[in-house]
Amino acid sequence: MPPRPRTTARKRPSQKRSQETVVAIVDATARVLKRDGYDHMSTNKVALAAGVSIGSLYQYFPSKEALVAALMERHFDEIRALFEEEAQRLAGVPLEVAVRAIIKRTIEAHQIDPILHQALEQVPRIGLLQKFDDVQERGRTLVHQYLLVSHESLRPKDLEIAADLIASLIEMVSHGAVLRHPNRLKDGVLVDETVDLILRYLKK
Amino acid sequence: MPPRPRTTARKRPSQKRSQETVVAIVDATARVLKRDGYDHMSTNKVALAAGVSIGSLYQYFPSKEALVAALMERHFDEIRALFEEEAQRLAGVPLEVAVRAIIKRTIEAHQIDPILHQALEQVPRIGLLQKFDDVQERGRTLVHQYLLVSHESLRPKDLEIAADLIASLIEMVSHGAVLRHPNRLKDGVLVDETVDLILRYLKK
Amino acid sequence: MPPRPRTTARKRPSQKRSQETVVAIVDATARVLKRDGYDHMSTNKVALAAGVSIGSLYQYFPSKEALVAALMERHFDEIRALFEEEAQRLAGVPLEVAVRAIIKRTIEAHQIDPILHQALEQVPRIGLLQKFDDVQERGRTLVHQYLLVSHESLRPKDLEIAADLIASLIEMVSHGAVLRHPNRLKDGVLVDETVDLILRYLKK
Amino acid sequence: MPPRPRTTARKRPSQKRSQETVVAIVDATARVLKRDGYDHMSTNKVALAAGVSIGSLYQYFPSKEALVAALMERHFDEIRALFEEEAQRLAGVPLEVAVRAIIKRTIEAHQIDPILHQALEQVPRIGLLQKFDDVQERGRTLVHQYLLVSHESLRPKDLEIAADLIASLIEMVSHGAVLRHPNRLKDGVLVDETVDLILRYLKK
DNA sequence: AATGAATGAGACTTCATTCAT
DNA sequence: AATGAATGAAGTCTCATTCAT
Repeated sequence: MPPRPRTTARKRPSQKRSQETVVAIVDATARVLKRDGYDHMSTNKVALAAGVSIGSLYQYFPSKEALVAALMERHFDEIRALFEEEAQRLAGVPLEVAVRAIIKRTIEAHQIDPILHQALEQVPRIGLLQKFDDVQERGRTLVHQYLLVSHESLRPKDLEIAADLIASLIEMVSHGAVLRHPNRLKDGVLVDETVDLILRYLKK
Repeated sequence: MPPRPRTTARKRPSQKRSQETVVAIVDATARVLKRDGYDHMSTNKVALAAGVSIGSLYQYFPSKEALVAALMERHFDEIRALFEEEAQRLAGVPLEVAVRAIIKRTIEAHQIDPILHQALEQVPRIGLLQKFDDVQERGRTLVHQYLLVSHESLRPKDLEIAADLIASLIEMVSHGAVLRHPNRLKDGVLVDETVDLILRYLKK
Repeated sequence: MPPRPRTTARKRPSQKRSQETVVAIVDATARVLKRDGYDHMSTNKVALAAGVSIGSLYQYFPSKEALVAALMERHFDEIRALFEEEAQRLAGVPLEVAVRAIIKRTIEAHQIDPILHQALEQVPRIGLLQKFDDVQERGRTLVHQYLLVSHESLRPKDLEIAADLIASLIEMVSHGAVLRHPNRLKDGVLVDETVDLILRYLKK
Repeated sequence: MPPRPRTTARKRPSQKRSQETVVAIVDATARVLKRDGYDHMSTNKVALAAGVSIGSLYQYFPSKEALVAALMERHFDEIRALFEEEAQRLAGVPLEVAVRAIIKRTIEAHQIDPILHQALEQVPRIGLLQKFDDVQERGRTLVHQYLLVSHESLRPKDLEIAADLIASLIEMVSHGAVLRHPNRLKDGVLVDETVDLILRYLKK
């Protein structure tokens, strides 16, 4: 079996032109990944889609995996930004408001690029894509921290489990809503129901 | 691009020896898929692992996809069996009992072969593997039907949304428990919490 | 730096057809190597020259190096055979006869395929081609052993150095004669001179 | 196939800085060639090792071959210098002294940079590297000329063959000694033996 | 003069699939 | 039915070389 190829970036592009090239390549990676799926995506197709020679692609990305890793990085950075920003504002906010905010943010995160999100889910979980699970792990942690602050007013005793439950639920609802039932987001019913579900569970 | 290869089985093996060969091949598919992931799995490796020549493999399975399709079929048949059997027994049973039963079954389903389950999740969603989503869809339907029967005693009005919420939640909890926190299944805390969560949501 | 590729054969061909394929590939390797030199030789050119698909080539030879290694093996086996056979006959034979015999054999060895021999000399000395040096080492050993037997009647004291000197000389004379001055082999002058040179040096 | 690239230097660097650059590049060529061998040596690696941009490298050397050609030139110029200088002194000198001097010079030549010497031996013999054979040819000529002067006192009749024999022998002994048996050069035994061998052959 | 980004031919290699035996 | 040799499209990746800045 061949050794796992390098996955980290090969070169810090310093000039402006090359930074544009890198962006073009990552953009193209997203397009091809969404269109063809991970295993029908090839470095040649990506180079072609990026309007760049295959050589240039390999100047910056040493492997197919590296391409997807960079794309994931970028995508999840956007998502993370959404949450970290929100996390600041949540301190001291009443439970219902906080829960509703988190749900909205999660849905927004899924709406950034739902098709891409789905495509990334099917990337083999090796080396690079711990990232996918990392983001969810981070979500669970944030929820856990929030719950810990208010633990006196909450019913569940094991807040780690509770946080897992809630974070997973929100993730799944958002995912399903954006991909399968976008219309359920028109009115606020789905969100209301989810808030309701969570509050009933948490409140004494 | 070559035409999409056939995906359905090539011939119904009639004799006993043939059936053993087929089983050996599907078993080998599972082993290789779990070890290497879909896109590092090759038909030659599978044939080797099955102790069968590549020619014989193609006698029974017309393509790589067909191998995985057969494996999925088999795995999900086991899971489906678990549920359909349970579904019989659930009619007229009190809500709490039913919810608890479904959760247990879902966990059992994930325990059949968690690694395989995870590997199958990452198979590209083309042609063959709608199956994966099919099973979850089927779960949602069963829950929906169950809820419809008792709709008078339930609080949520939109039972389709409620069913989605609940089915998704159970799936996710089971998945996470089996793969990430097997110890949480030792005592019944996680199950209890989940039952609690669902009942608080459903009950008037 | 990438890991050194495999160099040993990939598969023992069992059927007759495949053995022919292997021979055809090694033959083609010789032709291409002689024509283009090691670094302009490519696996594709070899496959083409062998009238075989590139896939078949890789079924039996995992790398360019492996091709050349197999070719060397075959070439040097012929040479070795020549010598080992002669070595038998040399025991107890008078010095002059022995020296003359070894020279003739060495020349014959170079005449098997002088162009190939020269091409092989320029193959990078890594992994596989220790073989080249091995053959010469073996030659030195044979000479050394022969000299040891007659050490009483010989003038030089350090017979290891003497053997080195003689073996190297014979190798170089043969090489130069075959490649640069084939006409010097017509009459026996060159051989006579070389025998003379060696005997004067060895005799008391 | 692309047309054979230029092999001669692209411009005569006139300023001091330029000349330093050229030297740095040739030095780097030597280091990389010794480390990686000709076909794993790349122009980019050389530029990197020289601390120069690839563009600058091509300003002075039009091709990979040109790099190695320049290196060969420099290496063999050193060697040639050694001999031409000695050749002056040899006129009228007694045979034994001359032979011993030539052997010593040859060994010195091999000691300049034995690893480089070996690496250069394996450079493909095309276009540029007749040089390698040229140097040896030059050695044979020098020996031949020397022998012609003293032909009356020498036993062999065909002095061209004799010169070939002797020059080849010296080359091979020196090569082997430096690369395989450096310790044999500590005391003078090997040199003495070689001188002995040659004189016995030449003297009436 | 120098830089280093860009190019693309072509090298190496795999693997799903076919087919002669 | 089985075997496994053979195929070749397609993929990954390198590197000598050019060219815009």
